Amino acid sequence: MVTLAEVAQHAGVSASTVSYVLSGKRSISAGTRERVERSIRALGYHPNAGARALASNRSNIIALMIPLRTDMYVPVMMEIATAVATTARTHGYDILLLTGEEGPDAVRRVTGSGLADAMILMDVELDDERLPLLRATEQPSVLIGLPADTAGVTCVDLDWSATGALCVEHLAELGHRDVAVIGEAPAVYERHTGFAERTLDGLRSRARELGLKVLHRPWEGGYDAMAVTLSRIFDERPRTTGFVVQNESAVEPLLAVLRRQGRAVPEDVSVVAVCPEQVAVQASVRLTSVAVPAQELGRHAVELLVGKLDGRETDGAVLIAPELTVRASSGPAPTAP
Amino acid sequence: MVTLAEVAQHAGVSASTVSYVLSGKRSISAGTRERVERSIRALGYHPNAGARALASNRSNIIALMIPLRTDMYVPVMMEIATAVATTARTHGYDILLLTGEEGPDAVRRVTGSGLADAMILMDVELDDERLPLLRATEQPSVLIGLPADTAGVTCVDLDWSATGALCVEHLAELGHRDVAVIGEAPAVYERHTGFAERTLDGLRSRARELGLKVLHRPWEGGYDAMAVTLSRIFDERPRTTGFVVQNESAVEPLLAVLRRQGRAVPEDVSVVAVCPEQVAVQASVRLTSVAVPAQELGRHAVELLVGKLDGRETDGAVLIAPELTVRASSGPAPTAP
DNA sequence: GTGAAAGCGCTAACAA
DNA sequence: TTGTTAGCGCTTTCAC
Repeated sequence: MVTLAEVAQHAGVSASTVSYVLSGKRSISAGTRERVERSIRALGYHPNAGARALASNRSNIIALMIPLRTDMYVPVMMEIATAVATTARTHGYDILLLTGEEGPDAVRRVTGSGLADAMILMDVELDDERLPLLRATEQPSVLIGLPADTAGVTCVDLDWSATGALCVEHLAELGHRDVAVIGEAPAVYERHTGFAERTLDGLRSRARELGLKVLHRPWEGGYDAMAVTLSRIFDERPRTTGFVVQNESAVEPLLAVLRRQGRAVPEDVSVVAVCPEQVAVQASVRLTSVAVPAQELGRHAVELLVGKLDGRETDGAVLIAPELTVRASSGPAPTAP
Repeated sequence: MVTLAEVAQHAGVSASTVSYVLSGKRSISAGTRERVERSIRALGYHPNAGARALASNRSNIIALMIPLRTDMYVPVMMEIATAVATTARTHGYDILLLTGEEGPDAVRRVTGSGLADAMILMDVELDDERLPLLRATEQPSVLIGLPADTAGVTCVDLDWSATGALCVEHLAELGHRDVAVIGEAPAVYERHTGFAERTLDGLRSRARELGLKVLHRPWEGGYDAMAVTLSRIFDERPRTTGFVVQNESAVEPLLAVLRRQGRAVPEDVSVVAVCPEQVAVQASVRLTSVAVPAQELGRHAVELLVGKLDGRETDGAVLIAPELTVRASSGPAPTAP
């Protein structure tokens, strides 16, 4: 293993000079820098991470806590994770992967051991048990997701409330008056992850302003359940012509059942989805949708974190504005026969 | 920050004693151990990762390289990654997440800096450019996936060839004689990731033994493309009654088009899928399938790696035997009318 | 069974 | 612009 001392010797300079060439923390004459860099390449030198961490009190590692639960939104989580990893690399950081499993203990372990300089937490719950720890530690952190109380923490999230509003606005502009929302499984609402409620709230209040009627139904899974759900919706509100779906796995069942019932999309009913871009594009009808900006969330989280690590203060919540892409699943409301 | 020295002072012992209590590398009297452990808890001590890495030349970190490409098999990758992370934790290791992006450079960086003690590589190509580096370094590594040349490397993978064979055997037992394979996109075959070809090879040679006829068609995506593909298949082999699908995203299009054509599953045609369990269960028809044993692959990889780190020699390839689960999509071949 | 002390490879004062 | 040097917190020999 090549050490800094060996590089110094090879280049005929002192160890600190090599260190400063590497860090750029003081000016080095062109000649010296040149020689040192040559030696570094010649010997194939890589600074030892442990020694560096010990001496500088910085590991250049960011911990990323992702939920263990792999049953929901997996591709989105993955996209966020890779965006986090690549963005982190551009700032010289590596990513330590923590699964939710360890829970608050992982936070303690990482902050206590100096394994990572900072952390990013995904899958934040409204009343997340990791928050007190984060508030208590020096360690900078950024949440992807919005807890109920954002005091003393930095968050990034899609503006779910605006997302709900945007969906209903789109339907309103097309002349739809009766809207049904196919939501997540009841468990999601109970778990208080927040995003589902927020979407619904934003949607409902905008609908009220626009004079639309809204019916919300969670959905548990299964084609049969979807058939039942739809029947109930049309029984209760026969003039329903607009659907908002916030549940990736509900997309195909919904389209299939509508088709089976002889309701054409978008001629008879319009569907707006809140789902990953890929799902919207690959569905049997290309869906008008609001996508979760996974890349942007990941990138943003890292940049806020790097800002904090560099001493910039950035508490508070950053909400990303939703964007609705019109595709083939929404159109003008049918004129009453 | 609490240091080992502070713990030693608090407990009235020397630093080395505390260290040995922690590592268990020499016997400690019950009383001393007790006092030290009490002090550790009282002060909330966590060993400093950097110092430990520097002194012991071990970071207790395993690097995991996952593909950046998030367009395929994402949930499976994620499941492997979390299995790797949780298994690693049980052995005292953390996971450093590397995206494929950096390619071979990442390997150099990690091995050179001592950031990680070992690495796990996913998405291995037949002629992977990272292999020469792995063979050249001391650093233990395990591949998830099988390259063309497995000399000097350790691999874990599903036995894809046996998987293909298993699918066709199942159909043969049910009396099907003409089988069509809906495969991955052509790009997948061109990229030489191996698994697709291997599945096909296994399937074909078993089919030959059993006297079945096989038609293979890659599939690019889209419902229309599927309709075209199926028409061609039935034109060429009107008596096709068995389908093997190796492409998660082809599952619903296939089922939808079959339905539209009035072919009932499993009465008229049987479908066997090679796909994640979740897809098989949630499809509009519960699919008879062979699942990628993601958990097992991840767990296995870590255990092989830990074995190597502990000095056990374990080169070569470990192939996991496929398991076929019979569900609602396969049944006896229809008797000719 | 326990302690003293010498590094591990690097960073960052301090000095020139 | 460069060198000297004192640690960073831990592990591990060597000594008792």
